[in-house]
Amino acid sequence: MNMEMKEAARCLEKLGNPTRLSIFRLLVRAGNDGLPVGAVQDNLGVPASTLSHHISHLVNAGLVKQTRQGRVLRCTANYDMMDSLVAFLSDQCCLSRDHQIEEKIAS
Amino acid sequence: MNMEMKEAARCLEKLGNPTRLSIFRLLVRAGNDGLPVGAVQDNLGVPASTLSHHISHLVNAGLVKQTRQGRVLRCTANYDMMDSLVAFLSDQCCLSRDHQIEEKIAS
DNA sequence: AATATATTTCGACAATTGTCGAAAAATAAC
DNA sequence: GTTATTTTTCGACAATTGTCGAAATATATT
Repeated sequence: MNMEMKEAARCLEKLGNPTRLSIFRLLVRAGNDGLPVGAVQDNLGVPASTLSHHISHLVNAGLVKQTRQGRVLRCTANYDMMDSLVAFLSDQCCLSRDHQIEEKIAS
Repeated sequence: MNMEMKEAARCLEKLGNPTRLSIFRLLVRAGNDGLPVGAVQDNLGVPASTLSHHISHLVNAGLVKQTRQGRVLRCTANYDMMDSLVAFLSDQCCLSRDHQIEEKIAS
């Protein structure tokens, strides 16, 4: 499940838009059941077409999943993908633990 | 040091470009001394003007710092900023620890 | 001061992104 | 099968982004 640069960059790019970050954060907080598109719309006040557009970006990047339930489309955050992303950032783009320990000792 | 949405989105956006993510990752790995712009150029093979452009994005977002040393401009990753970003993602955009424990128990 | 090195700024351009209303599609309810 | 609800697709547009060579700037060396 090791995420590599390109995929990480794609996820970061998608989360790097304030509207999309809000959407994703909302879905994460909504828990495993997620939320219908309409509920997201009510929460964030983004016009339907704009919202749909942003959600499809998140879905394409694998950060959000959608399942239809009647006429409602339920969106859920893909926690695994997010965990991989955070792991990538921690492993590849932060001080290694060894370094951090050296820092702490030095200070 | 609590990072809020807008700042997080700005950092994510900047890291969400493959070239910039490579630059940042390289600087992180270079450690506290960082690298001169020219060394980054040699490592990544990005044309000077393009590289300069991307680095300035990273600097603007506070992810990279620059100090002049003679005719060399030394770039260093801002570890604190990156730590704040990862903390933001973990706190606001991942399953809470409580949730994770529930998940583990359930499985 | 003339020359070399390191990096940025400028300028131009194609490509991508974000925005949103109107229309369409998919499903449900009557 | 008509009507209502939910969400997407379409189309258009302005704004932003990424790219890179050429010229400019900043510093060092001679």
